[in-house]
Amino acid sequence: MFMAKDLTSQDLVGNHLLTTLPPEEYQRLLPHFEPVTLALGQVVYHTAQHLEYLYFPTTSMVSLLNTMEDGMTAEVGLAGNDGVVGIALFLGGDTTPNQAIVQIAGDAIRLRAKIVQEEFKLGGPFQQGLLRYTQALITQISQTAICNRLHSVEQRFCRWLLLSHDRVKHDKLEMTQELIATMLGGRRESVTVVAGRLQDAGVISYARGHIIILNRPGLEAEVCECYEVVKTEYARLLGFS
Amino acid sequence: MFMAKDLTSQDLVGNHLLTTLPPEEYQRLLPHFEPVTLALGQVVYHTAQHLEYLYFPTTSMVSLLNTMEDGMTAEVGLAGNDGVVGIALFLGGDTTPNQAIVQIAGDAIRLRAKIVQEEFKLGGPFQQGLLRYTQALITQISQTAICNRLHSVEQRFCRWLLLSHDRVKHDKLEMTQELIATMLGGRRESVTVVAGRLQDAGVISYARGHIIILNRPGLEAEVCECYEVVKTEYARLLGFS
DNA sequence: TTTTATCTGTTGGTTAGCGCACTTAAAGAG
DNA sequence: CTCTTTAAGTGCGCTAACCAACAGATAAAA
Repeated sequence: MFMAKDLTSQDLVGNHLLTTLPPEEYQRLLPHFEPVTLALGQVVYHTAQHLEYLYFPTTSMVSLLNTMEDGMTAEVGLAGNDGVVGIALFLGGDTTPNQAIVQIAGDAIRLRAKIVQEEFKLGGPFQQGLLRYTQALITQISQTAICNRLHSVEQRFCRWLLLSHDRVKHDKLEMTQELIATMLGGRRESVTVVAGRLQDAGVISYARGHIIILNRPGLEAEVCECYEVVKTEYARLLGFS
Repeated sequence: MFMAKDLTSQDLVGNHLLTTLPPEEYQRLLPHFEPVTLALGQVVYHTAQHLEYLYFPTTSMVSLLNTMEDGMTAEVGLAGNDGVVGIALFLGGDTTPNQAIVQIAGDAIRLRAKIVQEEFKLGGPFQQGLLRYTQALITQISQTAICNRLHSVEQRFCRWLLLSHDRVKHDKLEMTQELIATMLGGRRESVTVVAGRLQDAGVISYARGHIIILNRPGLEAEVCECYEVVKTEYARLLGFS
């Protein structure tokens, strides 16, 4: 399920929470880093599944998804190289009612639950980093809550595109409209409509699951303030943009 | 602004996070408990305000509210005697982009930031309790996000009533429709309509800011699954319902 | 009691997004 | 090079919720 990889220096510089660790903590954890490749659509953890690893995405991006009884879904948060997946591990809950699925295929580094919990208990920079990230994530989820209530599909789609674009280096996103709809908690047809509008405006282009961002300022002009609020708070809490 | 009170034994049994502390930690913190009374509508902390205290509501209830540039608001979470207000204090962020306002007047116990941080650093049951609560709150906010996206005003109103009812002992809520609308992130007129329907059905009665819950099972029949999901997770994480 | 402020009810017009059914078109498999 | 699968486009009726503008009605203040 998880493809093992050799550990190269490139892997290690990918995740901000790891790279901002002081040398001492970094060296202590280094032997426990397990580089893995995450495939598109892969479920990092299921609803109520006991967590075995904490994941630090480097080039991958992972969505936190809530699912209702009737199968309706919506994304509540999203983690890339700015964060981690599996915070329930150190918060003490061990499982969560949501699930995490890979949105953009790529690499990640993972740490065994036991290692995470031991290092966390020391109360040092590792703990501080994870807790500050937790607060950043809470901000993101909160803003998603209010955005879901107050803003249009188009605005939310733009926000989602910008969030994704921030977490990859290039302008191409592999993502079908169907999948975007499950993220936004809406219908595929609604996504078709707004994606068409953005394409007509020359902001993006897309075809059969391949989206290209042509004009990022155009997206920023359309998006609601929610994007900026979260971005600012991430920068404040985690010290990078 | 905050009315000081004498510390009675009754105050101390109010908040679950405090009462479930082992005797040792409880005794250590006891001298630092500051009972306060929170008035309806009082702002416990403003957007981006440096937090000085962590609040443990006993008979009061506090809403976490996000506000947009245009003044639109929506509640993302809610804390009563099952939780605390001001988690940014121990997560390390010190401030948050949202604000906390008193929804139901009542009492709380507060602890100075410094005391909280010192005890938190010890890594004992106090830290564990707060972190588990943090995860519970994340679940609540996440569920609010998806609920805002997928469910009707009526369902969200029922959920809000049940959440509030769970946190007070009686069946009366002091709450105007205007205020409820700001919580739900909708219009006052929409609240009027659904409140009218529930009153006609004999589930609640209300008049000028005084709501009485007449038939709780009736509410539970109308509410979406979000209510139960969060309640179950609170019970699992915090050990009470 | 009269006045004023607050809370609630109602109407009619408007729109975003849903649900469903169907078509078109490109990619991949054999 | 066909067949099948998957992705995307379209049209239409429908409903929840929006917006705006009032009209009671009750409570509090003068």
